[in-house]
Amino acid sequence: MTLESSVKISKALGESTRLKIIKLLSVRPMYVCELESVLKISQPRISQHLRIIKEAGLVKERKEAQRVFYMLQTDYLQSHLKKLINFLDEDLENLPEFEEENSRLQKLQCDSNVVNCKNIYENN
Amino acid sequence: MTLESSVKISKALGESTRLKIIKLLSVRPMYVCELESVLKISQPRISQHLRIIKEAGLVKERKEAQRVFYMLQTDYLQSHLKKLINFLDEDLENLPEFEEENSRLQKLQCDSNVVNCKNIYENN
DNA sequence: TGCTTATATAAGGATATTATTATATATATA
DNA sequence: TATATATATAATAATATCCTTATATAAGCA
Repeated sequence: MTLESSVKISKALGESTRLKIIKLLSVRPMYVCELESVLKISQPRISQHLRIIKEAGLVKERKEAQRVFYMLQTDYLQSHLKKLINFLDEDLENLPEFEEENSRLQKLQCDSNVVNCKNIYENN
Repeated sequence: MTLESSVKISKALGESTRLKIIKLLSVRPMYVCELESVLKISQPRISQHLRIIKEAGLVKERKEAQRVFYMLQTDYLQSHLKKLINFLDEDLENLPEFEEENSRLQKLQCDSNVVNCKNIYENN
């Protein structure tokens, strides 16, 4: 799980229309026009949100004649959420994307008693 | 878990600087100046992101002299993520915020064979 | 073939978000 | 008390997001 992909997925979940689309697709896969009819919002708006959800990897599509069938990748989403829970417990050393932050944090710990933030900052 | 609060938390997670702050605070609570020193980004930028994270309920603060100590509400965040996993499995009927969507979806199911999306839309 | 349906995409404006710079506030300290 | 430190907030500019309207594409259907 990269930071970037995690941000993308959280962004996909962090908008109410998209969260509704995702929940509806968890009930069953749907055509765009079905989402349109259930949500009562415009078709381009749905297509645009679906694109963001798709780019986050949360749905797969299947073209059926002129319709497009959208399927939520439930397992992928749920496993991502579980990874996010573990991410919070993970040692910083085990997260390559935090290499620099970790070394600065280590150094900061060594400067034992944090008396003065100004000094912390200047020394690091 | 309301939709709104869920969106707020996902939004808080859906930005790379904030996700980094949250991860760092999972290691241990920190002062703003420590975050500044570890992340090497400007103080106002950190304070502004902390405000968003705080408004999502993910951190608590404690003022200590002129410094402010930020503590991640790890249990709250993790329990939210677990609720989000369950949310995907939840029956639509049990989600008050999907009352209208659910009734439209029910009606749509009854119109048995989905031959024509145009008709679906006009009938609902 | 012409019309309808289903969806995607582009263009536009409105609003929101992010980052920077500047300033305010509060506390500590010399 | 004057100065330094720690943080928050305001103002601004740059960018991104979201929604609407309009258009393009592609597949049915009369």
